[in-house]
Amino acid sequence: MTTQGAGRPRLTDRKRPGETAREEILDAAAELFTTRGYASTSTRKIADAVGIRQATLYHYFKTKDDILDALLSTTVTPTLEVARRILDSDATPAARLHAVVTFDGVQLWTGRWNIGVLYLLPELRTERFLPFVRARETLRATYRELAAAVLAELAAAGTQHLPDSEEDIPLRLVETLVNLRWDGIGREDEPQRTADAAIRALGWTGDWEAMRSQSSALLAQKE
Amino acid sequence: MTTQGAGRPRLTDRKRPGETAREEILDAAAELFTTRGYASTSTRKIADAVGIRQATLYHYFKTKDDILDALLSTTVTPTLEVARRILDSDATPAARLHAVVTFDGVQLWTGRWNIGVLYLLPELRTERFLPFVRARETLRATYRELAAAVLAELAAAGTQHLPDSEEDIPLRLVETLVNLRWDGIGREDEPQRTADAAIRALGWTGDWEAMRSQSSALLAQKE
DNA sequence: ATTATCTATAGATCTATAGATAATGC
DNA sequence: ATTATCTATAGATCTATAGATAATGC
Repeated sequence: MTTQGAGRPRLTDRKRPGETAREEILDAAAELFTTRGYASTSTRKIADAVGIRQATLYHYFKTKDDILDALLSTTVTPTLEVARRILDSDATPAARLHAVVTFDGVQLWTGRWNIGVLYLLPELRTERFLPFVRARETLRATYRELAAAVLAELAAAGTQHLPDSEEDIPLRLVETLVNLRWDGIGREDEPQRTADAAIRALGWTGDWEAMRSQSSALLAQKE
Repeated sequence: MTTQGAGRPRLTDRKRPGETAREEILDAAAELFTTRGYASTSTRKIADAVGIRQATLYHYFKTKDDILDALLSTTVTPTLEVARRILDSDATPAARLHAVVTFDGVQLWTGRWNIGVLYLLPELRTERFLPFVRARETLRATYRELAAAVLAELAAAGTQHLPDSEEDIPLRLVETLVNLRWDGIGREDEPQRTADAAIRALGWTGDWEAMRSQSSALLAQKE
């Protein structure tokens, strides 16, 4: 019996990471949604995994959809913030793109659960998730902007002339970290190598070492 | 009331494409699984979409999982066959890879439903779907083999030296056609452009026109 | 006789709400 | 008084099976 703070004590000891009950619930839900499926995971199974009664979930989330939404939002928001900061920096186009891909990739690759598999859920088509889908669209637009700058630089140098239809390649490559992780393959440095591949796929050539170190400098900035 | 062949007549007219009841069921299931979700789609909803009674489904499929499996298998098998045929041809490495990517991509891109979203389903983790997952692994290995040949050629020419960890890039790019389609973006020639991008991402440079025409020649072969 | 359909149903869920209870904190 | 938990439950599902029925085909 664990007693901490106000409220009736739980019947079971805590068994999930997380400072608060809300965090415990999100961790359990993330595990079950990604490994058993969203629709197949009942609120009872989430509660069991946390060690609370099914009805108690509803003290923290109004509906099951709200749990999913909270989970999804934690993944896009940090990347959007980092991308905004990097867009304000004065690094080269390639280094900026490389930095964003790396950051986003690390999130997807090292997060406790493979949250990215939830992006293709048909449930996201409902109005409930419109804000999240919009945020993803913003992320896509940001990636395109970063890629366009790289392509413009290459065109100016006369190196390569790719159509802007290729601006989506970097985001597409990042997204596949989800697939690799699902398949249980890939190495620790997959996000960094994916960032390299994203730049290379745009036809960029140049001083890789300099570009990579500029990229990590961008990510090292705390703020 | 439609009467065709033996058996008690249906209560409703046919409303699905497909020569046989089995095909009608698969089409309805594909639509519902991809737009509403696998677990959220009840056998009753599939039956309603076909215009038959829920129990009648079980005359054609032993379980709901069997419907999903039939759907998944129709997508991997054709690509595996084409890939095997192309591996036996004497085209250049780049043209071979380009052809397989294009074929696989066209399947994913122009299929009546976006079946590829089902590849990340947690349900596939169960033993029931092991044969399908194995077939996907074979496809991945084939892609890697094709990519390795391109990389070896580039290394021999001294053009580029990418590690074999990059052999997965082409399949990764194809897979993202599923994501593009989910987001409702992309153009008609997306598979072809994806094939170009796959080759380019490996660092290949050369006569693009010649390579592309060799690739389409490979796909034009009926057999 | 064979086939494709139908009706009916058992048994097992599942989400969300109402309201009671056992702590802490003021 | 406030909070976090609990118990209990309504009403709505859902899958798969058993067995009847209405056609065709031999």
